Parts: sequence; structure tokens; C-alpha cells
Amino acid sequence: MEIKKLADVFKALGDPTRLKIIALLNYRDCCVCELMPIFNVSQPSISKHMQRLKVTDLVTETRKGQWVFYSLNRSKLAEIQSSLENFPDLSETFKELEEKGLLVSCD
Amino acid sequence: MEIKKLADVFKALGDPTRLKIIALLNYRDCCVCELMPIFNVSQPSISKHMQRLKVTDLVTETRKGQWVFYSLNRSKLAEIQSSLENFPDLSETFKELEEKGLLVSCD
DNA sequence: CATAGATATAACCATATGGTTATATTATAA
DNA sequence: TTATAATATAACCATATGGTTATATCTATG
Repeated sequence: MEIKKLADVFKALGDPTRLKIIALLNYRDCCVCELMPIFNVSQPSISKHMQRLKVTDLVTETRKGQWVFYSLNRSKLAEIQSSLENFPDLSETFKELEEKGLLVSCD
Repeated sequence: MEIKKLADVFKALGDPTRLKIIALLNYRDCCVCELMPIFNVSQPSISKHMQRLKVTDLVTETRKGQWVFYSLNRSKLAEIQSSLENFPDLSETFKELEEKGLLVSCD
């Protein structure tokens, strides 16, 4: 995943409320009205968190009657996980710094 | 890791500059003056990013003469990784919701 | 000791974020 | 069709964030 996109996903994970929502969805799909009483926040607040998780592809939604159930996108989580051990190869960047004499040599 | 702390770490990862710094440190330890020319930002900006990565335990620092070299804390990364598949058990939360009749039953 | 280089900190500013209340929108039920 | 429940969106506000410039701190060197 490209760095900017990956940062957006980490930013989405970087909020205690959203992180707990993800832990809850890991247990079972939920709709907004179920999540509301867990967090002491308004309905629009939860709704906005869910949109944020949706646009970053961390959850998917399924309408069931008047409810919208959100599910954890486990494959996205797996993708994030692997991105933490497969960083982009930036050796080219260091080669350029080397050529420009911008690398510190000490010891 | 407790949710609030974990969110702080994800927040630290949730910035393109810091994420690229981490990818660079994955290749080799760096000091602030080496990172500066890579990003088109000021020295204090890089310095603040490094402090942020330091307080979240994502990097460690070692002074070598007038330079401070930052290293990636790989065990912290591993910890983050495992936190993405070991969420806290929140079944108790659902039990309470169940008792209060706050869970939606449909289908 | 005085100077210079590398890094950190302070103070400031524009934008992003996470909450709120008010108001759509959508789907079920009367 | 009208009323109600669930969700989404709009508009707003206080705080966090990421940048800046100016300045302090720390280390090596003349």
C-alpha cells in the first residue's frame, strides 16, 4: 500500500473509540444503535466514526431493514499487519544521499 | 496494550512523514540532519516527529558525538502487529447489552 | 574559552479532528 | 399515507496536529 493511504488507515486506527469499535466488531457485527450505549457519545458521533472506518476499508456495511450492520474487514487488517514488516525499499533514497555527501560518517 | 496507548501508537504511525521515516530507519539508523534533505521540511519539524516516535516507543536514540542516531524499535512494531490479531475480549460488554435488551435481533 | 554545528524547545498559525445539536433520509409499522 | 425508528449529513466549536521562525542546549574544535 502506498504511504499516504497507509497513513490514512493508521490515522483511522488512531482513535480509542474507533479502536474499541473494531475490537467489538471482531466479536460480532454491530449496528450504530448497539454501539451508542457503549460509548458515552451521540448517534452522529458513532455514525461519523463508522464512515471513517468505511472509507478506509476497515469495515463493510450491510443494511438489514432499518439497521445497518457493520462488519470487520479482516483482510484489510491482515494487509496492515503485513505492511508493518514489508516496508517500501528506500535504498535508492540512501544512494542519492550518499552521492550528495549528505550521509553522516562517524565511529 | 491498553486501548488508549495503542491508539496513541497508531496515531504516531498515522502521518506520511513519520511512516516514511520508519521505513527509512528500517533500512539503516539515521540522525535528524540526514532525514532533513529527504523531506522538504525544517529541522524542528523532523525533530518533533522524532520526539513523537520516541515517546510512543517506536524508536530509540543513541548519541554519537554531536549527532543523535535514531533506531527502529522492531519489538514495538512486532507488538503492534500482534495487537492487530489479539483484540481485547469484549464479550462481557455484549453480555451487559444483552441483559439490558440493547442488542438488535433481526433476520 | 569562543565559535560552529547538530538537535531540542518555545511560540505561533492554519488545518484537521472529534464532539455537539439540528435536520435530512430511509425503512418499517400503524 | 402518516408516524416512528435508525442512520446519515450539515453546521458549528474546542482542541490536537504539523508546519513555521526564533532561540536555547549540547558537543566538538580552534
